[in-house]
Amino acid sequence: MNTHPILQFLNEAQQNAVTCDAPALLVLAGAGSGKTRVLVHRMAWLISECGLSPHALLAVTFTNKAAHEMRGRIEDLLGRPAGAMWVGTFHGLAHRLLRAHARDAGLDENFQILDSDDQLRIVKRVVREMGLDENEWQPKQAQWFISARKDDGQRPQDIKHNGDLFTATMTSIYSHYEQACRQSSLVDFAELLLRAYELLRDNEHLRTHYQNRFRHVLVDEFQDTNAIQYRWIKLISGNTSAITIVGDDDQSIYGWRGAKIENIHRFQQEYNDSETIRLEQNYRSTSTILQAANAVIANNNDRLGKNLWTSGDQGEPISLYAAFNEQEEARFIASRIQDYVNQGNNYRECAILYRSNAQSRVLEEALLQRGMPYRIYGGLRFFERAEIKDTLAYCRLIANRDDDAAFERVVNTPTRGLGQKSIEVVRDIARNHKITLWQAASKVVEENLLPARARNGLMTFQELVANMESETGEADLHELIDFVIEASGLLEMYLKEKGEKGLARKENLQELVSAAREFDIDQYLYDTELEAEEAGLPESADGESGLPVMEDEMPPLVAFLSHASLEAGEAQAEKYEDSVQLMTLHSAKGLEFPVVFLTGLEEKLFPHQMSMDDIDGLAEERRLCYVGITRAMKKLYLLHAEKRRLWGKETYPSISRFVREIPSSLIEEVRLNAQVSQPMFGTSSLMDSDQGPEGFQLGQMVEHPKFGHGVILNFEGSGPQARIQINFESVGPKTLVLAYAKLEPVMA
DNA sequence: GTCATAGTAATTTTT
DNA sequence: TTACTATGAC
Repeated sequence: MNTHPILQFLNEAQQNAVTCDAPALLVLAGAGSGKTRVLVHRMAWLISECGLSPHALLAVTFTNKAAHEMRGRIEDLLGRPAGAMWVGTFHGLAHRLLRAHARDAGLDENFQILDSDDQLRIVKRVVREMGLDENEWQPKQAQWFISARKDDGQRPQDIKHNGDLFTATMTSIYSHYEQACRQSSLVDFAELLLRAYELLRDNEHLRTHYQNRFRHVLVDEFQDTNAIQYRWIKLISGNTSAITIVGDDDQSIYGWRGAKIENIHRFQQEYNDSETIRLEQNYRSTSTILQAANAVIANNNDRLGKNLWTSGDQGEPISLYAAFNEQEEARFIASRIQDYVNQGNNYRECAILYRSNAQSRVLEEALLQRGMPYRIYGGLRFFERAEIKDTLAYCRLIANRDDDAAFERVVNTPTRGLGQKSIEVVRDIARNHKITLWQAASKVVEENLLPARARNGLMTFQELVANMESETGEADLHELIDFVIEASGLLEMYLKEKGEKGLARKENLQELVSAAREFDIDQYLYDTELEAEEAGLPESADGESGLPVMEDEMPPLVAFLSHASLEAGEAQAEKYEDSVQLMTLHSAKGLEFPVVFLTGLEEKLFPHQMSMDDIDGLAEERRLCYVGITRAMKKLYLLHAEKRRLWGKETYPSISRFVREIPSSLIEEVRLNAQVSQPMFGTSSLMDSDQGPEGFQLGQMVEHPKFGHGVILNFEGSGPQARIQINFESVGPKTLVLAYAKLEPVMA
C-alpha cells in the first residue's frame, strides 16, 4: 500500500487510476465507487508528482455543480487556489474560448448566449417569416432538429435531404435561423460547442497553442458526451496530450439528448494505447441493494461489463408494495417516512423518485396533508423567471441593440400600445431590408410608417433603452440593474399583480441586484487571481504567441449576461430546511440517500410507453432503473399501483418488468395489514436472468413466419401461457404466445 | 390590451 | 386530468 498523502484512503483500483501513466486512460466507475474522488486526486497527483502546472490541465464536466465541486475539492487537496486551471463545463469552456477569440470564431465581441426559451422564440419567428404553417412545422420540433444537428456537428449545408420534404424544410428553417442568430450576434448552447470546435479545427495557430498548453485533459461523465463534444476533446488534446476519461456506460441516461454511449467504445478503439481501469467497489449501498442493481442491469446487452460489490452488510431486504392506486401509493410513502423520522431520523434522508414530473403532484398532496416538509428538484430556476428575463432583456439591449430576441421580449413589456399589428410591421421592415428589429424600429419611426400611438410607443421604447445606457454609463453593474428595474417600469408592472405573486417577483428582482453586486466582486477576485497565476508561470506561451489570455477585456455587463445564461441558478431555495426530497430519476443521478422510494414501477410508466418499442429505448430505461436503485444507501422501497389515473383515464397497469428482474430472494412484499411475506406474484414470472423460456434472450433478433424479423423486448409468464413481446421491423411491437409463435433465431 | 373560452397534447433536462 | 396555446369578444 502506497502511503503517499494523495493516495491515502484510496483502494487499490483507485490508486491505480490516480497514478496511471498511460497516455490515455479510461476509468469505468460504477455507481458510488468514488469517481469524483479519483478524478480530483489524479489531478492533484499530476500536479504534485508529475510536475504538471495547473495551467496545463483541462478538466471538463457537464454541470456547473460538478465543476464547482471539482474545483473546490482540488483546491482543498492542494491547499492553494488553482485559478489558472481550466475546470468547467463543456459549454462554459467553449464560451471562454469563443470570448477570447471571438474574431477568429467569426463572432461579434459582444455576442450573447440564447437559452432554449429564447431559441424557441427565434425559431418561431423564423418559421412564421418563412410563411410555413406552425401546426405542420412545429417550432418545438424545428428547435429539436437544429440542436440535434448541431450536436452532431452538422451545418445546414452538411445535411442531405434527398428530396425528403421534412428534412429539406427543417434544414431550411435551420439555415434561416442561423442567419437570424448571426444578424443579432446570438449564440445558442449547441452553437457554443460547435463553434468552439470549428474554431480549433480551422485555425491551426490556435489549435497548436491549446494543444501545447493542455498537457492533460480529463473528462467526467464521459458516457454523456455527444458527437461534437467528443470531437472537441479529441481536437484539443491532439496527439501529444494525455487524456483521462471517467464514466459508466450503465449510467448513460441521456441518449435522447444526443449523448453517445458509443463514445466510450470509440475511445478504446481510437486510442489504441489506452488503459482501462474498473472501479467496482461500492461505498454507498448495502449488498442487497447492489445485487438488485446488478441483476437488473445484467439484462442489457453490449455492456462494457462491471460488477459492483461491497464489503458492507447485507442490510435490509428491499420492500415491494402494491398500492391500490397512486393516492394510496403516496400515502404509504408518507407514512413510512413519518415512521422513519419518528425513529429519530431526518426528512432529508428520504428521497422519492419518479419517472415523470406528472407523478409529483399526488405525492406532494400526501406530504402536504400530513404537514411534512418537502422539496422538489427541477422546475423554474432563478435566471429563468419571467421578471428576471425581462430585466435582463433590457440589459441585453443596452449591450447590443441588435439582439432581436431581447427586443421581441420587452418591446411591449410593460405594455406601451404596441400590439401584434405594430410589431408585425416592424418585423416586415426588418425582413425586407435584412436589418435587425431595432434598426427596423428606427426606420418605422423616421418614415412614419405606423399610426401615432404605436409610433410613440416605439419611440418611447427606444429612448428608454438609450436613456438607460447614458444614465448608467459609469455605474457599477448592480447599480445599472437597479436602475433598469425601476426605469423600465417592470417593477411597477409586477407589483400590480394580485396576491403574493407581485411581492415574490419584487424580491426576486432585488435578489438579481444582489447577484450582480456579488458578481462584481467575484469577477474582480477571479481576475486578480488569474493574473497572479499567469504572471508566475514563465513557461506560459500566452505572452510570446500574442494570444490573449482570458476574459481580458470583457465588460462586466456582457460577462454577467453570459453568466446568467450559462448558470441558470438553483431551482429552489430553502435548501437548508430539513425536508423530503422529490425528484425525477434523471435528476437523481449523482446523488445518494439513506432511504429511497422508487415509485410507479409499472409497464408503460417505467419503462415509459414512449421508450418501450425499441431495444435501445428499453435499455436506457433499464439504465435509469439501475441509477434509481443505486441511489439508495440503506433501504430501498419499490412501489407500483394496481390502478392509476393517467390523463383522466383509469388504467390497470401491470408491474414493471424491472421488478421481475430483481431476484425474489432480495425482496419482501409488504401486505396491507403491515405483515411481511415472500413475494407472491407468479413463481415463474420472477426470473432471475434474462433467459427466456426457450433460450431466447432479450434484444435477440428472431424471425416469425408472418411478421418477419424483429427484436425481443420482453417475456411474460411461463409454461403454455408464456408470451413474448417482439418489435417487428414490418409491423412494430407485438405480443405473441410463445408456444404458437414459431420463432427462429436470426444470426447477426 | 385583457379576459374568457376552446382546443390540444401529454417523458426524461443541462447548458 | 391538467396545463398551455390560440383565438375571439369586449
